[in-house]
Amino acid sequence: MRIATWNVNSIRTRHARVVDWLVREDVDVLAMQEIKCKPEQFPHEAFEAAGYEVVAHGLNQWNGVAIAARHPITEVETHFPDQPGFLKGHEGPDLPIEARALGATVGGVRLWSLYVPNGRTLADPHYVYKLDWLAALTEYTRAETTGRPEVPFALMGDFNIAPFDVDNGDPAVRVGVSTHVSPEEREAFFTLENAGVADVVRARVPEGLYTYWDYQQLKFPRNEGMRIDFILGSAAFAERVTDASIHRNERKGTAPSDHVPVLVDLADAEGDDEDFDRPMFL
DNA sequence: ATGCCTCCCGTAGGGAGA
Repeated sequence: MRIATWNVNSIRTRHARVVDWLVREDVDVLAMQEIKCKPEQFPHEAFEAAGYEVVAHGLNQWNGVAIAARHPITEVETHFPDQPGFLKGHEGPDLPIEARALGATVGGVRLWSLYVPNGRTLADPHYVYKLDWLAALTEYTRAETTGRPEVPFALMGDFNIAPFDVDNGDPAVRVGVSTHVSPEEREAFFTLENAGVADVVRARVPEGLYTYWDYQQLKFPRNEGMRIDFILGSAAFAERVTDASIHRNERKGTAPSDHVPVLVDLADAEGDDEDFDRPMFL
């Protein structure tokens, strides 16, 4: 099973390009972020014509997450437990929960499409929201990975954090000045990993290969990008990963997203190997 | 540098992205 994540930056603008990539790369499951539309606005037809079922969660023109799959999508959740809300200019415990998380089970794997809050600036309430959001995700991850460790579990998406210096190639993004690289954000990321998930891509792709390049200032031609999109898998997930790739070419050409897809290959579950479903003597 | 680029809503110009 081939599973990917991609911040598409508007699925209505990008659906042809996304579906082309899914078909070309023979992808079974795609977690999308920043679809920037409501479910009824999602271009379902383009995905269905290519054989994909889609579950989308979007409340307005901001954020929005979705999962497309060539297998049935079940046990859908539109937020994780205690996921914090946010409303600009407001504080308190009862703010609206944004469309930044979508959980689903596909092919026996528990997946989340996640769009971690940006943070905006180090002094912005959005930055506090980002850290709170990651803390709640950490507790949920701990509960899942310890509660049912046998179920392959993966957090996939745009984490808006460059965990290591090598993940930031943009000289305008600097520790002490910018979000995405602060010690607090990096600590939150590592604490999340310590709750029971590991980056299953890093050891399989070259360091310095980014997943995002700003549209401005020729950031892509200059290769001044950041690696901020990740697939974090539980032990049961990680042990089935056989390959991983970052599809840099999807930043090229006409009307690209500012992010590119990240893909992993998952071996079939033991006793569920597709090869063994075939007749042995033909 | 309140800049640059792109997308949203709505039809001008502001919010958001990172």
